[in-house]
Amino acid sequence: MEDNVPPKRSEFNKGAWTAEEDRRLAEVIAVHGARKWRTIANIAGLNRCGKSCRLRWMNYLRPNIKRGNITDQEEDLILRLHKLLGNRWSLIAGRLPGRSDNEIKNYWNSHLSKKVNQNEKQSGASARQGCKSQKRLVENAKEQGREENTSAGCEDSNIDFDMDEFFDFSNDNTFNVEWVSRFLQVDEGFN
DNA sequence: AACAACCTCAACCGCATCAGA
DNA sequence: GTCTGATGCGGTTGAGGTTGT
Repeated sequence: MEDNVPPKRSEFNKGAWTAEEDRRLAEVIAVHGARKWRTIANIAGLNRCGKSCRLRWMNYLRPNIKRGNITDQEEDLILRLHKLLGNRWSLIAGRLPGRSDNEIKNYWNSHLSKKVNQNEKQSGASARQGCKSQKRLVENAKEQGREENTSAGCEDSNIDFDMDEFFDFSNDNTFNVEWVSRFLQVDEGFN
C-alpha cells in the first residue's frame, strides 16, 4: 500500500520543536536571513515545511521576542487596538514590540474575549458603542483629509479605508500616532 | 489519590495576497 | 495579463498543565 506514494507534506515532521531543531534553524537564519523559508528548512536539514519554520522563528526564536507576562499596559493596548482593528492580530502585534500575532491572538482568546463578553453583558450597549467608535474613526480620518486611498476594506465593520497604511507607524507617520492616541483618549468616554 | 473539567499555548491548516517569471 | 510558488494571516486543534471535586 505504501508503494509509489508521492512525497506529501504529511511526511514533514510535525508537532513540538526540539532544542536541536531550534538551534539549527537559528543558525541557518543567522547566515541566510529570515526569508525563503523552504530553502532554509532544506539547508538546516529540518524535515519541516517552510511555513512551520517561519512560524517557529516568528513566535519563538526571533531576537527580542517577549513571551508571557503581558503587562496591564499591553493588555489595555490590545483591548483598544482590537476595538479599532478587530481580529487583525498582526497589525495589533505590530504595535506591541516583541509580541507575536500568535501570542496576541492566544491571549485574546484565552483571557480578553471573556473579559469583553462579561463587560458587554454588563452594559448591553457597549457593542453598539464600539461600532460608533469605529464609525467615528473613519469619519475623523476622512475629515483629516485622508479621503485618498480609501479602497481596501474591513468587511464586517464597513470601514472602507486602508487600515494597514493608516496604522503604518513605521515611517515617521506622526500624524497617525498623534491622531490615534487622541482617538483612544476620546474613546475612554465610551467605555 | 484519582479523575474530570477546564485552560493555555504551540503548532497546523486553509485561504488570500504578493512577487517574480 | 497569466501562472505559479512563496509568504503572511486568522481560525482552529490538540497536547500538556492546572484546578476543582
